[in-house]
Amino acid sequence: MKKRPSLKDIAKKLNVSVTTVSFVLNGKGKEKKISDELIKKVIDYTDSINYRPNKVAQSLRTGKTNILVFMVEDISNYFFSKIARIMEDIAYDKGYKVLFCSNENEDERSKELIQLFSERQVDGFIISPSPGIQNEIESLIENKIPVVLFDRYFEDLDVSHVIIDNEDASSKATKHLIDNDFSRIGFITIESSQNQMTNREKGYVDAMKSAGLEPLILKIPFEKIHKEETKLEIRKFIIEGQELDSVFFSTNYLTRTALEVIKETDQTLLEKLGVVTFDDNELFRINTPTITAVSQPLQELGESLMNTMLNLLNSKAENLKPTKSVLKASLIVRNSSINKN
Amino acid sequence: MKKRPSLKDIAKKLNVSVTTVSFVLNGKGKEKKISDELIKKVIDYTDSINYRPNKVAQSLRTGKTNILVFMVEDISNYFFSKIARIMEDIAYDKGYKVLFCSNENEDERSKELIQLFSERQVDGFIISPSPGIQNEIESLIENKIPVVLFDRYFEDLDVSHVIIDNEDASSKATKHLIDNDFSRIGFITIESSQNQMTNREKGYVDAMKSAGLEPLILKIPFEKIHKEETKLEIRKFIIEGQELDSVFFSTNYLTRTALEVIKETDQTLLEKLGVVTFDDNELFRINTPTITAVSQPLQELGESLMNTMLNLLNSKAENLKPTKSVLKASLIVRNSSINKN
DNA sequence: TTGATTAACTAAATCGTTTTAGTAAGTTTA
DNA sequence: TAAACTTACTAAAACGATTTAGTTAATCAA
Repeated sequence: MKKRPSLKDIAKKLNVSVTTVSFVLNGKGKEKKISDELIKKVIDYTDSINYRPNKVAQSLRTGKTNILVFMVEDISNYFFSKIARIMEDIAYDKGYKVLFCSNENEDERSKELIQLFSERQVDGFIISPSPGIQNEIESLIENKIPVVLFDRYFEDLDVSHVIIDNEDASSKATKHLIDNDFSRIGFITIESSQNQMTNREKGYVDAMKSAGLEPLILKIPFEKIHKEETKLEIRKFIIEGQELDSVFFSTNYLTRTALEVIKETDQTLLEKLGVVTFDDNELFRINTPTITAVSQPLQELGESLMNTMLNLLNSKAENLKPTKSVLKASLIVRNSSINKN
Repeated sequence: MKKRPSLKDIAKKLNVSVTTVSFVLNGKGKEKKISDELIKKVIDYTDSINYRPNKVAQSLRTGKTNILVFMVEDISNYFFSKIARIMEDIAYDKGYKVLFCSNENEDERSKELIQLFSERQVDGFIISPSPGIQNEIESLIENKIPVVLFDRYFEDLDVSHVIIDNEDASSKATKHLIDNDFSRIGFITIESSQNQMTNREKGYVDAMKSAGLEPLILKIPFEKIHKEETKLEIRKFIIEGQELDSVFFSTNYLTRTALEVIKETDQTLLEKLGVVTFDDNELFRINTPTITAVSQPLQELGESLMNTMLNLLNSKAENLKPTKSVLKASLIVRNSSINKN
């Protein structure tokens, strides 16, 4: 195992100084008045041995790693992983690498991850924050580390963010059900004070009230999502309790659980019950019935996130104002929200 | 913006040498005969300012980054992203971070990524290799960088890998259809010489032949997967051409496309057609009909991958033999493979 | 009492870059 | 023809850690 050649090795081999080699390799040959023949000599040699600088050393010296962190609730979630892919491509073109990680929406884990990546001197953070990490975000900002929040944000923190208009999306989805002559429209959501969720609830409640309808809400505590009792609760809410004619789900994984419950309980119910869910999934257009979904603009979200981040990175001007983008989601109407009664 | 304190800053503050601080922080205080009071003094102070060592500097000095790379075809694919999450957790406990990236099954991109991460001195690679990167893998091994291949491997390369028994899984799936009195069983796969795919085909063909049935195969070129003409081809194959009574899909995304085609063409066909697919998906048990799938043991795969990697990392012994794990997949039987005729 | 040990520290090299501040020649300029 | 520039390079500091090889003072053995 021959160790990888360093600048020093190259300099020695060519009988020039390390400085010269470094200048040439960084394209500063002309500017630093290195003669054309020497430039050629260096480049020819480094090409021939396929020299690659050690990024760790570069990072230590320059303080830049060209690494960005994308921290979300769960990277195996379709919504997040799709956006991750989109951002990865854009970042890649600009010479940045994006690292993905999952915080499970837990503060403890978020803090550990921020700590861990700060130690590694990453250049910027794109974060779907868990509820209680305002201090950590603030501290990053204080240290002039670029941060862009995503999907949700802190209302009393002046930080760049990219989100969708959840209230509007939710309102449209609810109105769509109302327009289709549903009236006992339930809303199943997770218990959360994070604004992406509270805004979705608000959109629903307001739409119901302004149509003179009674809001019917079931809130599942986050930590019980995958518990068996959640299924029972959902069943009770939809089937036994309120005589719902339709349900609007605030998030994808609740939809999955609920559809399963409904299927297990009463195969035919699905044909009658109106269903709209937040967040689209590739399999929703294959399902029977195909499922109406609020679709977030993944491409635009990814692009907006990365552009915001790149702007922050390129503006050494400390005084750059935070950019706040609010995109619109669209409703993809499929069969599940058509009233068959 | 006060810069983060370095060992030097701490040493100066405490009027001791950098060496002493470093020893204490690395838990070598006792061993290096640092007095208990000094140890306490250092620890108290570093705790009070919440000192965190600069990992970049540590990495440069030690040559270790504690970073592993998990490179797959597409990280937004359920199969890969689930395994990523499982590995992330295990790695995390051992002090490693896992970086995820997608190579799109393209050699060019794989090479770039390997290059890029090698420059960054990552400690190890877990790779679902694209077809033509044997040389790059070999070169990593030569440089004593731990590599574990995953999902597929190179038969003439003696490298650790973790895979499932694709032939066996495929054979069982085919036999299951045969046992359910299907006989015109089609196999839709992608055109590929990679062994995860050829083995799936082999399992199917052998099972068909030994049942005295004629193999009926449709191969889609990888680059055409998302093209419209692929839908046409699938439609022709299933519906117009061979009078199939069932189909076995070698991969999840083909299933999605096909189910869509079938749905568009003839709603009722789905009720009659037998369907089995490779790779499970959470929504398959919600679909109507629920879909029978070959389920790879995600948890075990993730664990096995990470354990193999950790073994390689911990054995400085150059002579460690590559570990080759072959896990069994299971068939999850649901409604789509029950013969209703 | 003196040479060897041990305890308790530290100076300086090192990892592989980048970059500042040179220097030694050659070329202009007045 | 000496002062002032240019050209074409290079020495060495710096980034922030780890680690080897010391040093000094105290303790011990004989």
